[in-house]
Amino acid sequence: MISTKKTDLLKRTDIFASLDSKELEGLAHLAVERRFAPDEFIFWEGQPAHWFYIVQEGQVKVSKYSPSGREFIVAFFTPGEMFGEVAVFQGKPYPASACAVGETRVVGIRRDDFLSFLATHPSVSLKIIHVLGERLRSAHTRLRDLAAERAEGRLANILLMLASKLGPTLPFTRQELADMTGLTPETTIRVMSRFRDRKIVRSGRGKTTILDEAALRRIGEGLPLN
Amino acid sequence: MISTKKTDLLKRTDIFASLDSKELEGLAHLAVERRFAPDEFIFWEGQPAHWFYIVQEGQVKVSKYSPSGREFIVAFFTPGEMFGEVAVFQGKPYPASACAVGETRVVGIRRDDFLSFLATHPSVSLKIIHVLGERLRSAHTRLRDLAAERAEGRLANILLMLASKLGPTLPFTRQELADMTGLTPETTIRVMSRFRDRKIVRSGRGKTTILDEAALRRIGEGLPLN
DNA sequence: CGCCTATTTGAAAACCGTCAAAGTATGTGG
DNA sequence: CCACATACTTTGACGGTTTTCAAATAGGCG
Repeated sequence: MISTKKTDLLKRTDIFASLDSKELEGLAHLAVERRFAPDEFIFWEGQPAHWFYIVQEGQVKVSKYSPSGREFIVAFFTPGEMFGEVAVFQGKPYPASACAVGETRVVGIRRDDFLSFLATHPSVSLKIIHVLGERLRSAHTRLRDLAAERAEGRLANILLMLASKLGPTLPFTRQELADMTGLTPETTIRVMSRFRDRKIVRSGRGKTTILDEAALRRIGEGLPLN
Repeated sequence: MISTKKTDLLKRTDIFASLDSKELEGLAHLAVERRFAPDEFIFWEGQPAHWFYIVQEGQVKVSKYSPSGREFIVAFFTPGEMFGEVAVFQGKPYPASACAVGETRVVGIRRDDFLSFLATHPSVSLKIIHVLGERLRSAHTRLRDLAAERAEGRLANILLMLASKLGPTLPFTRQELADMTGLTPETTIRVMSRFRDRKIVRSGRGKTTILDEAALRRIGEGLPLN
């Protein structure tokens, strides 16, 4: 075993989990570990995409910035998830920036290595299609949300989406919630305060706990805050 | 040749274009032609997804509806493009509804047939990854747009996106533009009127012609309507 | 010509963003 | 252990944008 830790990580990903240990070994040889300090960027939107990554430890935030400099958070990724893969497949620049949240380790795989690996492992392609499909579905749901719901509904839906992935206690600041919903921090705070007064959430500094998921679901469906 | 028309269509799609004529023949056997009248639905959000489709003639509008009944248009598809594929891969219900715009013909392929075809044609998987990646990229760009831009910017960006696909003359009503941007028809009309006064677009009933693409691009970047 | 639908316009109200200022947790260095 | 600096959070007032509601106009098709 040359790199137990790397094969262990690969084994925990959706797309590589079904490979046998020999194949995993081969991949692990191609994978390079990298560490990032909090708030350090892994890549920037517009850079040429030679690598794609898998989160090993910590969290990665993928965002797009508007010309005015405002941030919009596209997704958070946790250990075992890949990111930067869309650009790699297309040979185009990264469509968004990736930034480490807290101390973070990732493994990177070179575009060329990965494409040749794919050519000989068709089953992995199917897994990737599955993952991309899931992300597309989520993106479309969020699109409908941003287009149709107002502040309360948007926040409710983002909280639900995050909770379904991370559990009922969410490690985000108001600012980050604002950047995910396209609201300002002030509006986010006001809505969250209403939620708190209604005992729908409990909140502290950089942390939110969901108490009444059913209520959030009603609000997310466009029903009034009753 | 059993079905020249169907193989011709398949030949024009991104994902099947590189197959040889024997493979195309095989696929064409699996493909079923269907016709739809204007405003007839091909499938509804939530239905089990046994088929995916390719547009042969006409246009298909894919939308999601908010609980209040408001429509949000996720995408328009033109001949040669596929839709409904995400649900098929995942064995989950369709995540959106598809509706014929004008007299429309499509070909449908059964989920099971397609999955077994894929298993024996890995190169098609790669094409699909490519298409899904492109759609994901577009969805994320639109997300940032809805979150960060106001009415003028949103409309400008949607017009640009449509023009890059359909050319400078766009066959959409104000209502449809509103459903793509998440604005109300009234706001859409007011903004479009400003655009018309500035000679940025020319517009008629159910039709819009872009005159000054550069201006739209400036507005879409968040710059004022100068 | 008449109907249906798309477009247009107006006025009022709701919502959210902006700006400004103050309060409060967390961590750091002395 | 305390003082202080640094975020994050909170609150208020104001203004602008967009929605809402209502009504009128105009284009296309039978």
